[in-house]
Formats: sequence, structure tokens, C-alpha cells
Amino acid sequence: MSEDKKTLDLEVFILDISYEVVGNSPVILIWGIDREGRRILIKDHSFRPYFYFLPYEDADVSEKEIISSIKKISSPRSPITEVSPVSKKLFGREVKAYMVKTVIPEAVREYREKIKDLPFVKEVLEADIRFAMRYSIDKDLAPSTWHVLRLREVSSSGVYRVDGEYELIDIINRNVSSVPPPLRVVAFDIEVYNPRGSPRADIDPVIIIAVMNDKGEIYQFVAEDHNDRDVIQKFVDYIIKYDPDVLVGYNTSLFDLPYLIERAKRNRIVLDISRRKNSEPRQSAYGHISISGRLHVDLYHFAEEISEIKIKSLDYVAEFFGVMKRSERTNIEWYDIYKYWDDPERRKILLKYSRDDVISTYGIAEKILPYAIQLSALTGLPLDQVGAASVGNRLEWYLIREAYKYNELVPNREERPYEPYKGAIVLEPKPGIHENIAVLDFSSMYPNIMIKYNIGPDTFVSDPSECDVIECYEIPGTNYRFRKDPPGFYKKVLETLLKLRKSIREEMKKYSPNSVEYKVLDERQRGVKILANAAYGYMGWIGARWYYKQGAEAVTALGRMIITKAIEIAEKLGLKIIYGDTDSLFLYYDEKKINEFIKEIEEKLELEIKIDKIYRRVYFTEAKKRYVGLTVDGNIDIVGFEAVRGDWTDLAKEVQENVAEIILRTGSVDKAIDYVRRVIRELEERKISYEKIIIWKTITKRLEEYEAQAPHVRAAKILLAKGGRVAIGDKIGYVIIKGSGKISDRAMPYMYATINDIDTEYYIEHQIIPAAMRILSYFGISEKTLRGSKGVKSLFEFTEKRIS
DNA sequence: TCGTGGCGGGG
DNA sequence: GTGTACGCCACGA
Repeated sequence: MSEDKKTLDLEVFILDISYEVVGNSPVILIWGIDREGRRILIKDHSFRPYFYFLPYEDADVSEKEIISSIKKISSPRSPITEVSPVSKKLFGREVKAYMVKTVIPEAVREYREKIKDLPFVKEVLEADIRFAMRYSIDKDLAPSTWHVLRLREVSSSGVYRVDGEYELIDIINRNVSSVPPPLRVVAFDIEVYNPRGSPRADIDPVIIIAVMNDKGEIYQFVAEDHNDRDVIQKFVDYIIKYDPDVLVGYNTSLFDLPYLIERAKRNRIVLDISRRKNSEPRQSAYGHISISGRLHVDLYHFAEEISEIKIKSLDYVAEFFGVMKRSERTNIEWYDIYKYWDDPERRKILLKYSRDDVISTYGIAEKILPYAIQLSALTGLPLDQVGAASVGNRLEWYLIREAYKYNELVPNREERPYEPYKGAIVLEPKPGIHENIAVLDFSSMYPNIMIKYNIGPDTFVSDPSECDVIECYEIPGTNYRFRKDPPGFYKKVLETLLKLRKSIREEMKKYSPNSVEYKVLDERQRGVKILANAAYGYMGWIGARWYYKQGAEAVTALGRMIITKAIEIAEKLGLKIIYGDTDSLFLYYDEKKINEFIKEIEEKLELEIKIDKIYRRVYFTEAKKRYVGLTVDGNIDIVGFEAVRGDWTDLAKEVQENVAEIILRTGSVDKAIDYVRRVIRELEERKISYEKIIIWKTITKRLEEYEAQAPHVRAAKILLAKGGRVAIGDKIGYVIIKGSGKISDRAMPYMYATINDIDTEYYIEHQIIPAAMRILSYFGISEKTLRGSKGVKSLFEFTEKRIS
């Protein structure tokens, strides 16, 4: 390494932070991009791993004795270089802790175990924070963000595929911008040969690898018959040549990359696609696959958390994002792929299919990456990990960063028993059709409750006599109290988040909605809101480091009190309440009174409530959590009915949606009945598209664990018996076929039946009629009416049933 | 006929 | 590997 080069200050957008052990010490590697678009690597040789332990407060040992007994366990491979007493906080309480520093990150685990067992040690803390994350937290260097770094250029080591290598001298300025530079993005997708159903990586070759880059170029690398050596090599060469910063795929962490790794091994070639020469992709945090110096983003993780998408296959997700319609793409059943490969004519169709897949993947990436980048900057998780991490983990990393700033120790993860507690209020709806209804929502109710009542593990008072109502908030319906002062950890963090969101929204006003800056800020404020809203659920999650059941219980208790008070205020104003759930109220829309209501809520409850939407008509049955509404903008909302549930057929959803729409738009029950009869007739004549009658249900545990033989479990077992593979989380698509016996005995995976095999009576009886009756039964319509063809009454003959 | 186990989507 | 509330299905007593 040459030492004679001058230092320079460079603005750097951090892609990823990793480390490697060289010789006998760790080197932090910061992968980044500078303003000139150069891909660079910055090394920091100065950082060392450390962790803390807490001695028992009443331990009969001196500081000196403690330090010397820790030093005794030091081993030469990675010596303990420092043991020092430090003042820290744990759940807001001042504690005297000891910091233990060593050299090699891997040695932390070994020391953690040894120190934990020492008689004077109560607890070892922060020994499970990964080294690269430790660095990024301590230095406050968030990935996916620009920072100004003082660097010294060093000569190329020849090991990394970058435009420049540097040593970090100093951090000059942090978080200077969150507008990412133009990133080189490559989407990829593989097709594999599968003559036995599920492909086996040990014997079945990769046949096509498709890639699409940010210039819109698409390439397809094709195998020679059943030899995949060249196709994999061509893919590796392409990646090295194009040098993407981001490599995206769909389910690539669980399928494409593990498959490629195995095939490369079988072919004795190195899957050398990273920016560290001769290093292969490897399994990393949260099960995702990491590629040194590049960000591998598996888009499936983001699709997973979008509840509006019922079936999370690439084609459905692409359609949801408006990338490619399912009707316009080449569809091949996965179990037929090998047939298309073996037939020269049909191989062309397979190529088109692979092309459509990679275009879809790239299109989804364009929609998701801007949000993912902001989420990464916010939580401090590198872009390639942020998707794979659960919502709870994302918030947890944010909390860990905040804890560091407050000198708070990070609590350990603990195994705890599951303890249920009471949730929110759901009002009995007033059944019938109501006109002109405003839906009012408390803004961020739970985060605001946590702030206002200072709720958290550090403010909880276990003995109510310890703290009176002047010093403490009493939580109604519980005997819990929380100290008003000082502000607790959750309160501080949530206030930071809400302030941050406000300032982002202020900042947005400076830009045109079409500008890059505006869009970036919009993605960021969305991320902040989602993070803040996750705090309550996180506090009640037994796996959380900052778990606090009493806190979560207090939040829901206060939520119930607030909604109850809001109801009283509404009633006093003469506003009629139709329905309410958790933090929302459905009220008759009287503009003057509603405005008065909003004002009073603000004054009396010190909380903001806003009109979320106004329904021209909304229809409720007696059931909670389900209604259909026609908004003033002419949109139909269907909430809680089968139409929005994934476990009903598309046919039932369609019937219910159309019945709701006909009733809300025309007010004619006749028209709705005619429509249902028409659908029944079409089904009996088997003129309905087969796809619409497939029932999709998720396998949520191992098949042996199911006690009842539900239809989807039976179908899954058939799949398995035919050589397919069934994993937890798989959606099983099945149809009910003709025959005798129980329904579950007649469940058949959809690919093993056709429209002519199906039991039409089952679909009429269990899908079409119930879906329609959920809405129509209120109007006195019977099942017979739907099946028959007699004349029917109009809506106006049922006016006596109308509540409004 | 009713209670139970199991499941999923949304406020 | 966020929470509880809710409605519905199939099944079996």
C-alpha cells in the first residue's frame, strides 16, 4: 500500500458495507459510487469488534478483579485488547457495564459464551450484532445514502472489480442526499429442465438464462441441449462485463441462485459474478443470498407483504404493478417446460416465455427499488437485506441505531411464551344501505397513543402506589401506569419519526410532483410512516428485543377509550354512527357537524381525525368487518367480503363484486338476480373459464401436522404423490371434481383436471350462491330465487328494510 | 345442530 | 419470526 498519495474529500453513495479478515485482522469494505459514477471500494482498517457485559449489581468483586478475570480468558488467536467499565443505560436505567474489545469478529461468539458463564456476569449484551452493521451504526453511515468521506487513494490490490480503491481517513459529512445516482441494474431469470416435475439441481441442467438491463437490452443465453456449462459461463461473463450494482430477480434467493450455484459446482466452474474476484454468492442474513460488492434484491419479498396481491407468482405481481397483463404474456405451466425444450418448434415459445419473465422482473424492480432504497437508507439495512428482513426486523434495526444515539444498550432476544391480550373495539354495524357516509380515521392512532402516554418498558410502573396520577398516566381498564417523565425510548423514537415525516412532506412542497426529488421524498415519507405504524405491533411481538406486553395492552386499552369518547362526542353533536373499527368511524356526512366533530376531537382528545373517504352509498349486513361502498368518485370498495379473500374462487369474487356493484349503482335487486342466474347457467354449460374456478389455499405447516384433512391438504398430498414438491407457504390450487364422498376427497390439484371433470353443483352451492347471498339475503332473496327463474321484486319493495 | 379447529384478510 | 378481532369452512360429537 503506498502512503505517499494525498487525501481527497469525495461524495460517496454507499451500496453495501461488508468486511473480510486479512492476515489476522478485519478490514471493513465500503462499496460505493462517487459523483463521477466511478464504482469504488473504501477500506477501513481501524475498526474492531466489541460487546458488553453487565456484572451483578451485588457481585462481591472489584473492578480490577473483573477486568483481570476477563483478560485471563483472552486467547492468542484473537486477543482481548480492552476491557473497560462504561456508563450505559438499559431500559432507561443507568447501568455500569463493561466493554470487551477483541480483534477478529468471529471470536466474539466464543468470548460471549465464556463470559456469560462467569459467576459475576449477569448478562452479555450486543454480542449478536453483525460486524458490518456494528460499523455502520457506530459511524452513522447508512447505506443507500450519500456521505462526504475523506479518503486516501491506494494502489489497486488486483482483487476487486472496482474503478478505485481508497483508505478511509475521516467522515466529513453524513446523509447529504438520498437521491440515488443512476444505478446499473440487471434483472435475471433462469429456466431449467424438469422431466420429473420439480427440477433437481444435481442432475437437471439450466436451459435458458435471460437478462435485462437498465438500458432496456435483453439477452438470452441458451444451453446446448442438456449441457449447461456454456450457458452458465456466458451469464458469468455478461455480469462481469456489464458490472451491475443491483442484480434483481424473482424468488432468486430460494431458487435461481442456489440452483446456479449447484449447477456451477457440478460443471466445475466458478460462479464468479461478484466484485470480489473468485468469490461466489453465499447465504447471508435472513436467508438471502449475498454477492460481494453488488446488491442482490429478491423482489419476491416485497410482493409477499402486499396483501392486495392474492397469488404471488411473477405473472400476477407484474400484472398488479401494471408491468404486463397476464392475458398478454406467454403462459407455460411449469411442469411442461421440459416438453417445450425438447420440441424445436415449441422451444421458441419457451424463449418468449423466458423473455416475458425477465421483462416482468425488470418492470417490477422499477416500481419497487425506489421505495426499497429509501427503506434501506432509513433502517440502515443494506438494500439487498432490507426486503428479506421482516417488518419487525426492519423496525428493530432502526431502533438499534436510535438506541446507540441515546447510549442505550440493546436488549437481547429472548425466548418467551405467547401471551394473548385484548385488542381493539369493533362496533356492530347498522345493517342496510346508507347514503352519504363519511369515514373518519384517527391519524396514526397507535403511534400517537404511545407518544402521548409515554408507553414502553422503561416508563412502566409496576406498583401503582409508587406513582400518583400527577406523575403518571393511568391506563383505563388496566392497573398499569406509565411515568410522564422522562420521555421513554419508544416515545423519543416515534417523535423523531413523526417529525421526520413532517419535515419530508414540507421538503416535498419545494419540488414539482414530477421531479425525481419529489418522488424520492415521497417514497421516504411512506417508509417512515410504515415504520412508525409498526411500533405497536412490534412491542407486542414476543420475538422483539423491546417486547412489552403491558405496553401493547395499554395501547389497545387507550385505543378503546379514545374511540368510545369519540362516539360520545359524535352522538352529542347528533351525528349518527353506522360503524367503527379500531381507529375509524362511519358517520352520516353533515359537513358542518363533521367539521365541528373534527374540531372537538382535536380539543378534547388532542388527537387528529380526518375524513378518509365519503361514500355515496355504503351497504352493511349484520357482520362486522365487511361492507361494500360506492365512493363519491365512483369507485366500488369491497371490504371483508369473499370478493377480497384469496381463498375463494375468482368466479365467486367476480359474482360478489358484480352483485355489489349492480346494487350500489342501480339500486335494482332484479338486475342482480338476473345476473346471478346467468352465471349459474354458464357454469352448468361449462362455458366458464377453468382458471376462474380454481380455489387457492396456503399450506401453513408441514403436511403431517394437519389433523383435519382439509381439501387443500388433500390436494397437496396428491401433488406430492405425483412427484411435485410442497413447501410451507405454497399456495395450492385445486378444483372439486365429480364423484361421491366428502368434498375433501374430491379435491384435485387443478393441473390434473379439466372443466369437464368439475362438480358444477359444488360450485353453485358453495361458491356462487353463498357469495351472492351474503349481499342479497338482506333484501329477502332466497337461494331458490337465485336458482329459479320467477319474476323478482325491485329494491323499492324492500324499502321498509332500509335503515336510512 | 352445534362446538371446535383451522385459516386468511383488513382496520 | 408485528398485533387482535372476526367470519367462515369442514368435520365430528
